[in-house]
Amino acid sequence: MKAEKIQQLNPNVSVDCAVFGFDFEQLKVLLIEREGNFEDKSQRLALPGDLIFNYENLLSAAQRVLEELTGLKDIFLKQVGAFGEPDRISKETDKQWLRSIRANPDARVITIAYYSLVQITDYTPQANSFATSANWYDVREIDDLAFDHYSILRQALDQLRMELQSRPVGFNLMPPKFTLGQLQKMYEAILGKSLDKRNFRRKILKLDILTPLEEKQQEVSHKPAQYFMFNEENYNNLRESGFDNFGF
Amino acid sequence: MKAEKIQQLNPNVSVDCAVFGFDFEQLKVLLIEREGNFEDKSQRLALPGDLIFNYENLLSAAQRVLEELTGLKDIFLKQVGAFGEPDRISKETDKQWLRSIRANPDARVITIAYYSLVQITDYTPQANSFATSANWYDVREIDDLAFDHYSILRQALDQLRMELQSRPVGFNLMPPKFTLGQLQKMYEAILGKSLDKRNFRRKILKLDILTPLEEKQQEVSHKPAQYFMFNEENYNNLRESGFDNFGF
DNA sequence: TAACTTAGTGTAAAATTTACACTTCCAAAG
DNA sequence: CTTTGGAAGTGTAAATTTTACACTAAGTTA
Repeated sequence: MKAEKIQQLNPNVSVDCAVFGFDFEQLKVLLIEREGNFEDKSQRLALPGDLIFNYENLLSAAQRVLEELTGLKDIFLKQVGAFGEPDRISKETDKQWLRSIRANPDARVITIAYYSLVQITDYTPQANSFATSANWYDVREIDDLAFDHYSILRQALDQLRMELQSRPVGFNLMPPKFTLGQLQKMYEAILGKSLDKRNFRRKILKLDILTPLEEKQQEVSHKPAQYFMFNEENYNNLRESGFDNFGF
Repeated sequence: MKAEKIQQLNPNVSVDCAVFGFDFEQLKVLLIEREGNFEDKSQRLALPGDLIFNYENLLSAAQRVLEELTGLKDIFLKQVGAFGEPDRISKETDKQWLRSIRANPDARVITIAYYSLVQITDYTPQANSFATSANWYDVREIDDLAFDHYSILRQALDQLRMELQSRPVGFNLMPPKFTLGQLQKMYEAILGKSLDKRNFRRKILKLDILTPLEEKQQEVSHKPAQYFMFNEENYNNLRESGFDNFGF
């Protein structure tokens, strides 16, 4: 019976996380570095990820693995999808590295990718386990990664851009209070294009999902900007009424 | 080493397909029926799906399984995502059924779901393998399914609705030539709401992705409608220029 | 006090969306 | 052959949204 044969060789299942952060300038992604002989730096870098445990659900696994490797915990993660090409572990350096840490390094691995958005200042990555470093990298400067992680990263980014059009997910990247200029920069960083300041402000304010604070910026060498905070209640009302055009 | 223990109990990986079809009236989904003692009909019905082979990529597996169970081949499938709750096979009837066909019926199964759109008239489902029937069911009439397939179906439908806003995927559901009325009904069936005829026509025609044919409907007991065909070339040009508002 | 930097503001034109009702053409029924 | 039923097909005005565009204000630093 064919199921027998399948059973013998069940694939490993892993999770990988593309955690995006924003530093008011550029969109960043959290990557780990691994020990080993890699030709170029890009092959040393990977999305944090590892095998799941039995009886562990996928999302929990992603959260656990993310914490184990980078110290980031209690992060909201959203699934991007499954990546299961039989030859997705084809680079010789990746195979070598797996031999150094896995009991069954030649097993096929199907991975489920997740992405997340965090306020970069809220989290200081702490490398652990097989990660020798965990740091934020400018997304624009990444042109390859270990395994098929570059392709996963691109797809996560595509999904992030899509989501940003239909709900203001980007507020996860912002601190509790922020200026409209900072918010606009975040949209520009994610969408990869520049926006008109006046049009941006008109539209985001019209949505009525921002509460202006009395407070202003201090100690900036230019006109201080007003702070705003995200108004979750108004946002929920807006969504419940079916509105979904948050695009810029 | 923990990887050892994981290796012993690697999960099975399966694929499930939510194939949508349209009969000019309602949105349909292709379901299989299975042999067994099920309390109610809904538990007898399932999305076509089965375990993947080793070294088979996920998409090919989905296409193979879909053909094996329903006879539908060469179908374009798009991934919805992975469903991997440890208890996703919790219904007693599902467990019993698995015991009748699987070598390792108690193994955890993680499934990767795909969805597709087809012209219902192009395919006549032919049940095979463990499927005792394969038929089209009105999506609105489905309120539960075997395993977690109802939840998968809902998510596939959500994704279909999302996609329909940003590209005219729905043309896959239409025959080569169709009337604007039929097209509108398709949008209404997928989106689950009615649309204004004049506004629908204005917008879809303005996109310039439809080529009018000389031919008209025949033998209909009302004013015959003009036929149109999808203009793929114009559509590609439009997309290349960055346009993506195909929403209604 | 001059220079630099970002904040903050309004308007007009164009494009898109929305709401809305009647005539036309065909087949089927009588 | 006339009537009836049913979908096809068509235009306009109002409201809303999008787009393009440039100067003044308020701080810090040199």
